Amino acid sequence: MLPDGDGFSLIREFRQHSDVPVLILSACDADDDRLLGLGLGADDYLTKPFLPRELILRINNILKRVYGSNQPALERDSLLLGDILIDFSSGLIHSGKTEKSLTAKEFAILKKLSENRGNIVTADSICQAAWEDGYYGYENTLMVHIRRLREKIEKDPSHPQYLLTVRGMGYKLAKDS
Amino acid sequence: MLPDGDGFSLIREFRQHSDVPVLILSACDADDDRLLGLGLGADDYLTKPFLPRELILRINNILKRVYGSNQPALERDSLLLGDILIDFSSGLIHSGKTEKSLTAKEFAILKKLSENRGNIVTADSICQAAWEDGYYGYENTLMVHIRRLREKIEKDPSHPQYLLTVRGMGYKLAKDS
DNA sequence: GATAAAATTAAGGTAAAAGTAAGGATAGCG
DNA sequence: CGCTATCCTTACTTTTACCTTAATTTTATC
Repeated sequence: MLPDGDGFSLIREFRQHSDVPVLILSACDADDDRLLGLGLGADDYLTKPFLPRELILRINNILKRVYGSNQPALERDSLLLGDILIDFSSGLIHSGKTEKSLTAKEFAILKKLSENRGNIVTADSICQAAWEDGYYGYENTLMVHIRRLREKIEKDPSHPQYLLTVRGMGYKLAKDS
Repeated sequence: MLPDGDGFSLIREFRQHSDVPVLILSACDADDDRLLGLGLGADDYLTKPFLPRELILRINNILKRVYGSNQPALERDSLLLGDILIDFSSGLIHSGKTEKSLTAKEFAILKKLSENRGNIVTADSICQAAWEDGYYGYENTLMVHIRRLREKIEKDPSHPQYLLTVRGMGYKLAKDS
């Protein structure tokens, strides 16, 4: 029903040259048409009326299959502080050309702060996140880890601009400026 | 509506371990069910009644996509570390003129790391990939295999430059430099 | 200026991983 | 059916990187 020919011959010809995925969106849901379309190598066949969301999902599924790499986005799992980038999936801190790595505790603490960036996080709740078991009596240890973190992410660890202390409450990660 | 649970949680769990294609054949064609199924990573969703021929066609299309000929199989299925090349399709390690081979467990472990190159992979998830059955209690064994792998792919196995340990978390394959 | 909170430092302890060797399983072959 | 070689697992000791402790100094707030 296209103005200059029918869709089926279009696909047939197209398929001879290309493997690019094809999804047919048709007004006819006659069984024969559907079978023909799929038989010619279309990846999917949807008939009107259809749910917009279903169309999106079907497209996504086809693309995932064709171009692979259905890896959960790693980009999102990172933290940008000024010109240094912390990548949690690799556990690395990139600043310019140099790379430092995070230890397990540093990782857990920074992750927790990162998840609540801009907000105060009490020492208690940081400990809770970093020490599964009885998270008390680690306040002092936490301080030492904070210091180490600052040495890794701050220009001047003694005058931090990102990992800030909130006296009497805990710490917080400065919101991006 | 399965005797021992619902199909959706089955798929959800299945998708965490496997990329094998899934086609849902359901009695319900409620829109919500269809969307949920596709959203969880099913490749297609057919409702009864359906034409047997359509089922066949849809299966064929999926299979073509997944296992089809448009795979640049070799490129994707190999790993280059410095000047040594690991070819997963043959299970061989080429370095210069010498060739070593990977054992089954070494293969599985290295594959898993290779698929997540640059990212930390927990010991648990490596075990999960290498030992289908109850993947607990293999941490020690895993270490021994890691050692063997290092002897095969590292210049100085005791000071690895590719297969790195992330203390307290797992291992990772260094990104190419 | 007093006081409590946090920073700083260095040393030591400790659990995680490395390393090694020997025993068991398994598959291939005669 | 047994033999052999290869691979996997277990068990144990050693090493090391990270974490913790503890004691002193600095800083912020009242």
